[in-house]
Amino acid sequence: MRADAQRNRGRLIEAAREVFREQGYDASLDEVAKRAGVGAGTLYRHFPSRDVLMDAIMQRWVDRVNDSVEKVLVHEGEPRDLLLTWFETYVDLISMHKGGPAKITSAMGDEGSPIVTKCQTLAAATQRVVDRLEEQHALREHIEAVQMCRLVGGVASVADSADLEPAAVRPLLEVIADGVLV
Amino acid sequence: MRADAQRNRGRLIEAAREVFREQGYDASLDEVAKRAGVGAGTLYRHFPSRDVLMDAIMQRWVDRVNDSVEKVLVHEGEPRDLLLTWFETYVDLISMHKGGPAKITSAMGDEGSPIVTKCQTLAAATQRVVDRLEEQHALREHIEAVQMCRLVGGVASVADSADLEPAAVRPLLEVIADGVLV
DNA sequence: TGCGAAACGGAGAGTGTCTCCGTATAGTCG
DNA sequence: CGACTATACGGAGACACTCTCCGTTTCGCA
Repeated sequence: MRADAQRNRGRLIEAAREVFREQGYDASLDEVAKRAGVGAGTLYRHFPSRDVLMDAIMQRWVDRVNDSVEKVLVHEGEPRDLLLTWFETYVDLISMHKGGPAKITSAMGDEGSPIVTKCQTLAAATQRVVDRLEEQHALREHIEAVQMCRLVGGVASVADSADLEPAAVRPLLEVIADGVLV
Repeated sequence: MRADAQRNRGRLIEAAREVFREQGYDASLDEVAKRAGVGAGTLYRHFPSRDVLMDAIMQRWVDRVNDSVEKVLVHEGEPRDLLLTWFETYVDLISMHKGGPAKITSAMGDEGSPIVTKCQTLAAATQRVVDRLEEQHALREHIEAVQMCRLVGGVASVADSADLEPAAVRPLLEVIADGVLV
């Protein structure tokens, strides 16, 4: 890639991070281009769709996910605490932008989605928590990581679009935890 | 209301039903006006926002909700069956249009929402199921109807946006049921 | 039948998406 | 170093959608 292209790509990602943080997932892409100091054409050449841009933004986020699950797993304690801690972390992770929870959760399990690799990261992290719980024989039968992602993702979507307080989210996560634990 | 206004209002609601069914909640309102054979101004005079139009469409749906809960409640049987039947019915009811589950669930508990009365209908129906379960001492403590609506609504949102099969939804509902039942 | 209030409709302003193509420039080669 | 070409840029503009404004039409009462 030519040096100027590389530079503009970087600027666009930075600008998009800013704009999406401020205005949510639906922010205007022209605004992103303007903020980056490039033309709209340049934006669309680098990122043919909003999702592809989203995917690029989230590269850094992948590391956050992996760090987070690592931290959660070192914690010794009751399975229920472990699970709830992971659920709360999970909700935080996918709620970075308004509209994020729905976006990420709906892409879960969709091979064709541009953010499929991100979802896989999240699913893999959840799988590690599931593995730990299974070692402890704490999980009911037939519970899969992807199902837990969908359940918690559903709660996060609702919390996101209804502007729910964390205090209102916690009991919902507890219900899910009680539903998957023996 | 003048006769022509009444007539146009009816036409708009019919057209909106059609268009929303075909194209989901995000369909163009100009298309609705065109389909109804009226100008855009007429549409916006009757229904200042998409949500108000949605609300009008859903008048008929309220009856469906009440009929449905009635049917579910006459069924004798295990609490878990009753609850799961209601959950599946609930998902069906709010999944009439693409985007419906998210719309309805996010409006749940928001006083200012134009579809607040619809949400209340749904919450009241769920409350009746909760009451029945409490009579049977089948519910855990501190479980409220609105929480169940959010949980099931979350699942429905995910199922809607990820195009999940009913067979994939069922186990998610089972987790929630197991999480709220003693 | 005549009139005023009520309702209509569609042009157009505002906003966002995405494309096209003339222009500019990075990087290479003689 | 200067010329050349593939690569990239940028922004005007086509298209789509939302919503408003206001001149025109129609209803329904007296």
